[in-house]
Amino acid sequence: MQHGHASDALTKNQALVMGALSEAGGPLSAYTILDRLRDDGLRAPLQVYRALDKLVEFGLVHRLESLNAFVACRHPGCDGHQFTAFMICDDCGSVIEIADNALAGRLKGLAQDADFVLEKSTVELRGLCAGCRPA
Amino acid sequence: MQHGHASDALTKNQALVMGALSEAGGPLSAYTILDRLRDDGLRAPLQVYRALDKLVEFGLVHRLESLNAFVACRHPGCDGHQFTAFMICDDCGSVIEIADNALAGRLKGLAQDADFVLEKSTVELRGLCAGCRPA
DNA sequence: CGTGATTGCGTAATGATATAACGTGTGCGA
DNA sequence: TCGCACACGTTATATCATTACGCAATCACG
Repeated sequence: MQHGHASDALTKNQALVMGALSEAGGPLSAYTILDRLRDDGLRAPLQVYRALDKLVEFGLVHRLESLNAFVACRHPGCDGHQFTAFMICDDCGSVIEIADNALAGRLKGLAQDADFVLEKSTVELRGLCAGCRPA
Repeated sequence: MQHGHASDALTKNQALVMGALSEAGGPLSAYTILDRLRDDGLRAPLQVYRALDKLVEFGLVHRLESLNAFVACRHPGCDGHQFTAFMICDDCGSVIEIADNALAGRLKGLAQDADFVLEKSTVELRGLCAGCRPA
């Protein structure tokens, strides 16, 4: 565990939280993560929140604002992490992660038009996924 | 107070909450709204949340997911209420509401490509507004 | 070396956001 | 008049997130 520049070496708690999210394959709340890691020694919410903060910073995890939940990134290491969009199925809860240049470009354009320095975007689409849409 | 089809007649609590948001001119949390309406007879969070639910339904108020707050709509009555985007200044907290057809179109296109039935979108851009950006 | 800065960790307490569950009243239409 | 839909009021509780404190390991650098 060296200088910890990014994701090259996670701490124990970070690795535990990352593991829980990867295994879940979908969004989890911080408290659900905590419950799943009780046997691994985690006891307090703060341990989970601290790990999540770092994982988000490293680009390994996304926060879903409209769900108050966290999900493992499907494209770790790629650019545009901060302009990722999500489709969230209101029926089954599945989350599809989308990296779209046209969308990112439009967001940047809107910001520029408004003389707004864009740091990060939250784009979350709610509806029904292909598997859940009525015939 | 008749059939209450939409915004044509707000109930007392709805009007109080709407008034508080309009007067604020910016985002307020549900609990802040409650505090400001104590003298008007509101006592419990649920009274505020119920009013907010209806106001959002009527298209008079937006929920800002990344802030856990609510803001009066600047374009009440217009279409595309559910595809509105927001720029939120991390410095001064100001919120700019944006209705952009190109953006809405791209979101709808992405949904269509994924066979996703899009009901609502959350688009919130974080950064620094024109007044707060460094020279 | 050694000392100060940084970072992660553990714990307890608290704060902030949101909903569940229950009962009341009122207007309206069958 | 009865039943339904809806808004309301109250209490309690659930859920999400942070503050505050202290300890230990690591690392840069004199």
